[in-house]
Amino acid sequence: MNKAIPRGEDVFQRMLAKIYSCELAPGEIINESSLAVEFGVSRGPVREAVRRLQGIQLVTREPYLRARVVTLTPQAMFELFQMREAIEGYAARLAARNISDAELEALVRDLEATRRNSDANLAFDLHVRIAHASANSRIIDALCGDLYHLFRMYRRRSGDVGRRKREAFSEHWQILRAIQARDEDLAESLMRSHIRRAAEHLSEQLPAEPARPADALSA
Amino acid sequence: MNKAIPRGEDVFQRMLAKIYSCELAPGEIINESSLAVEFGVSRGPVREAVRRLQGIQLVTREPYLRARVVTLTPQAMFELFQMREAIEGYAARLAARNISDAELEALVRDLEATRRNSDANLAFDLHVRIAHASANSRIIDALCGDLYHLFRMYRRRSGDVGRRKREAFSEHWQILRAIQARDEDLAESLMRSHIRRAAEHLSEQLPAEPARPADALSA
DNA sequence: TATCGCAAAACTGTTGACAGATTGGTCCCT
DNA sequence: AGGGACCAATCTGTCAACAGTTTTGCGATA
Repeated sequence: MNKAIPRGEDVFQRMLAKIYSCELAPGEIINESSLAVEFGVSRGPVREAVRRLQGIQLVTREPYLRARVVTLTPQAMFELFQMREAIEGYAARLAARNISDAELEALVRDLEATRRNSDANLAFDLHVRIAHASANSRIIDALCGDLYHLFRMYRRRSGDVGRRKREAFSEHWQILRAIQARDEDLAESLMRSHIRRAAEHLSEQLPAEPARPADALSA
Repeated sequence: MNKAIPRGEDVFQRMLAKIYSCELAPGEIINESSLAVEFGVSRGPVREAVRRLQGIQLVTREPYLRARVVTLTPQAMFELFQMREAIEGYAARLAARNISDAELEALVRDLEATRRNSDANLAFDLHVRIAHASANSRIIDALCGDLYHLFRMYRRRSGDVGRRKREAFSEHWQILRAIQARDEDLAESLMRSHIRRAAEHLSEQLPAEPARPADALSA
């Protein structure tokens, strides 16, 4: 049977965790050798993990030069949210078109449950659920893979508490109603507004950029 | 100075060419060893190239199992064009918002030139140009990187000649006029229609699916 | 003859050593 | 003292061999 858990995969996951926990801080240089000894493996799997991280835009790298964890510039954040606006907006449109009644019912029920035990994870789950409801595997991969990882990094920076959370809940609810009404235009429009507002909120939350001298802006 | 041309990079480019030319056909199994001897390098660079190909969705792979060139199912094509509709539509919107007058003028001039020496490459170049005009590096990377590679594979399948080419030219022109008028909604709407029509045309062109038994549909 | 199990083959994953490139420091010259 | 060239340290890129896993084919048995 498959008793196989390739080390490269394991190293990849552990490096992801290190990046999320800021143990590998943004802008920090990645040293293959030191990571290899830290993980107790050879440089090969580390190398492979770094390539995959590069693939999902979490590290930047140029030949024969050091690899760095991606830096969270305000510009990069802005562009990320524009990308989400484009894709998630369309995902909401497709969800309104394709979602099954049963799935929709489950979605409404779960969102209702969120209000009671206000759990931030459940709140975000709606975005993942809508992505899946789009029934487009390429969109699902983009939103739940690459963009999801990056989004988690940005999200960590903001407190995301209090007033904004209530607003977000209300906006989520409106989006769901539009999907229920099978109103594609409205669903897309509301999702775009929702993401745009989240971006505005985030950029207000971190106005003072973590004082980092202009490095690695070449991307 | 940089006299460096990493072999992994070279192998990556050569494998891309092989895939475009169908020398590595869709669904074909990728053997690291045989490719290594063919390219006259070790398995390391080949391995790296395959990982990068996997990253841009041109090959599928599972641990300890063979890697295959991605298969072009009608479903995958449909989803790819939906993705393009979402992103390129938004890129057109951003282009209408951000493009400079000088850049716009150059775009009009180049499109005009396309009509005379009807060159298909120039025709497609408009999509790339609009992507760049969006001034969002994430969108540019997505459209000119991952999606662009896949799109080239699908495009190869269709003759893309005659009537459709004239239609496409007319649609390109309309999009440009909308951008000129700084009408974001219209530009996005026209771009979406344009891509949808291209998808319809393509699915008409290859109605008889290249008879391939259901393999590697797990993705 | 069909089926099950085992063993060899083929392939992917991993390792440690070696080669090429870049960075940083030092030393000499002006 | 300032600047430029050389040299060592360090890191990435590459290679050939080894280990683990999956597949395949052969042979024994019912």
